[in-house]
Amino acid sequence: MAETPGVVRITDVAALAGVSPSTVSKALNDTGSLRPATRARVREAAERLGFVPDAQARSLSARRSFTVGLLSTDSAGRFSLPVVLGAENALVGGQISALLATARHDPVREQHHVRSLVARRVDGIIVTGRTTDPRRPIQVPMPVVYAYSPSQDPQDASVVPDDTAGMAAVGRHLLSLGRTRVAYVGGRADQAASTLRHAALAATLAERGVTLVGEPLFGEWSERWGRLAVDLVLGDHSPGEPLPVDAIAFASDQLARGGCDRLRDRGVRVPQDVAVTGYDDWDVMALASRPPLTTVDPQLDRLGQRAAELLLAAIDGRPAHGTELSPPRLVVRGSTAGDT
Amino acid sequence: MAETPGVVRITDVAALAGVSPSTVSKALNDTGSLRPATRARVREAAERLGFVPDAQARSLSARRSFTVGLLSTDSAGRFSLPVVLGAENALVGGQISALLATARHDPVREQHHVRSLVARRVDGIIVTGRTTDPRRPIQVPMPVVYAYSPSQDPQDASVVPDDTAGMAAVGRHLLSLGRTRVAYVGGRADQAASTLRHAALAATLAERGVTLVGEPLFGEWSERWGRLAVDLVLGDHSPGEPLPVDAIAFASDQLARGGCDRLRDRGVRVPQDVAVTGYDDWDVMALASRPPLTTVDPQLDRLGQRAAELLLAAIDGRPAHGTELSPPRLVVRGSTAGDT
DNA sequence: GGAAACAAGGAATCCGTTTTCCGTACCGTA
DNA sequence: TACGGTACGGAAAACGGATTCCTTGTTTCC
Repeated sequence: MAETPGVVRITDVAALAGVSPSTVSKALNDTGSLRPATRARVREAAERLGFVPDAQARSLSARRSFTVGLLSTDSAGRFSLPVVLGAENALVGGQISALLATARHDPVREQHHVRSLVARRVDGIIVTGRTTDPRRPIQVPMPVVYAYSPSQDPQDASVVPDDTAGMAAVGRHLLSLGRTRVAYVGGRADQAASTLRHAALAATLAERGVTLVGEPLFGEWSERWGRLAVDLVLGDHSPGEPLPVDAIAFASDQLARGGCDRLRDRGVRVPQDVAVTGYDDWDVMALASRPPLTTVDPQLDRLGQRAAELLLAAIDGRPAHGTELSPPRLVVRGSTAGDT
Repeated sequence: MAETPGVVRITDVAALAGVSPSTVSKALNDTGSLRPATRARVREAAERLGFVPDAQARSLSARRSFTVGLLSTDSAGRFSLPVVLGAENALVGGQISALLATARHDPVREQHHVRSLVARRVDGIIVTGRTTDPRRPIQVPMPVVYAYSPSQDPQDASVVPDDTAGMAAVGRHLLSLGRTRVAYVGGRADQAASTLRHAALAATLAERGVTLVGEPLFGEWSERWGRLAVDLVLGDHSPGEPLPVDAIAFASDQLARGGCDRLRDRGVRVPQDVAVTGYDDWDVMALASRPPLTTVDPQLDRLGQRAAELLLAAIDGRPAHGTELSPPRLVVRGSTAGDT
């Protein structure tokens, strides 16, 4: 109904309610001592005018900007985007606005953004990146929380996805299906996401005395490599012969989708002959794959939310230290379950 | 080298340079009349201390916040994200910061965000959405530019992708390859992206006296529907028989990828037997498809950039009116070209 | 009837940059 | 040497609206 006119100031509300500006402030902030009737009258006047206190003026008094920076090293890509959104979502609840700053892997741009955020006197900064590999910390005079990409300084507050738990869940799931001849296909060999997931899978299987089939295969994060890796795993296997594996765990949904495609090309049934798992729960891959992928949802929005919580606590004088693990969630679908 | 210390104020720079704060201001802003030597001395002092003028104080004087809001109706998804990033990128050049506000299709959240942006006295707002269908305008006392989703009010400034030009390019491309029996597969029938692209393709072919094969097929924006649509186009065709079409234009890369998969399943060669085109140039679809897709890149980052330019001009007192079309770009790949 | 609690207003406060004046020093000319 | 003009730099006032003391009425309870 009432639309936001030009600009409504506290004096306008005061005039309408027939009180002074200071009374309006007390009424709207639940401070001071006022008659309930007055409070209500002011509230109604503010509502009617669509009054929203000027953030600049407020931060003048509060000595805070009620703003945090979201610094994305990445161009807010597939991984940092959910984190950023989760964080923004959590901040809105705390009446805090989010300044977006994307650096696109350029240190100069990043430095520029950092300066800009400092100039804006943000109350804190959330730093996100493209990979789970540790990154160089930033130097600023306000609290910082690192999300997804942890800081190299273990004293800094970081939140990272618990890949170990995620891949362990995959391992247990495969064992529960009776699969014991499992191969692992990773992405780039120099990235934590590849190596950590491999280690977690190997360790989980080892608890039941099961060892991975062959060496872990590392390559790149593409469907293409997923297809190639399947060829490497199957070797010169031809239809009818016994298969060297009964499950393949891929380190990403993209790899797994490529893998499924190749398995189907070669006449291997998924999941009857070989169970397949992915990682990331990236819908356009996991759901479009034939069959749909059993995978791990790293719940990056929750991770971003958690980072925001830690940042708000730090701004509030209760800083956290060290790296926190954000829990993933196993999602079972047709590539292991049999039913669609 | 020099790291940002606690907080550097203009007085600190003044003290180090041995001048007054006002002189520092003049030196750094190239105003007033100062000896070049003084200017240089101040500049060096500011550099050494890593001085960045407090944005709040600056906006106090300038009566501007040097901030714009990026309001995304969508949760900054696949389409609005590139727009947002393009806009943010362009704003950085203009020394302007971007406040991120995502509404996730919730009118209440959107209203909340709009109020918050008004309270922050942003200099302007860029509104983006999930589809190219017109949306209800927002009521705020500052300039607004609509990007991707235009405003329902034709007087508002909007920038939308030129789907007509994009699909026309596809049509000309197919004709240039000698394909004349073309079918069209769209997404949801109630969305402009489906209908507009169909109309553009039909019109372009009609210029050369070519009509589309069969009725346009509408369904949903999924690979699954792409596969189904191919079955509908081919009917009960079996290998060896003449094909009813020599090209299929899909309204998205996702549809086209599903289509390619089904064509291959059914033994139809792409592009020799049937040429396939997509739309969006979404790398994970267009490049992962076998063969890679000829498609249209709507250049959404440029669209966002353009929206930012229009907004900056409007803030500067030169408002634009009406809907501007942002040009797409045809990307030719293996699904029509023959070579990979 | 007096003291304490309560209500509401007036005016100072918050902040650091920008900008408007104004004073000084220096130069060239008379 | 005196004077006017100009170049340079400084002092102090804006800039802006919400918040918060502190003060002054006003009620209420004993």
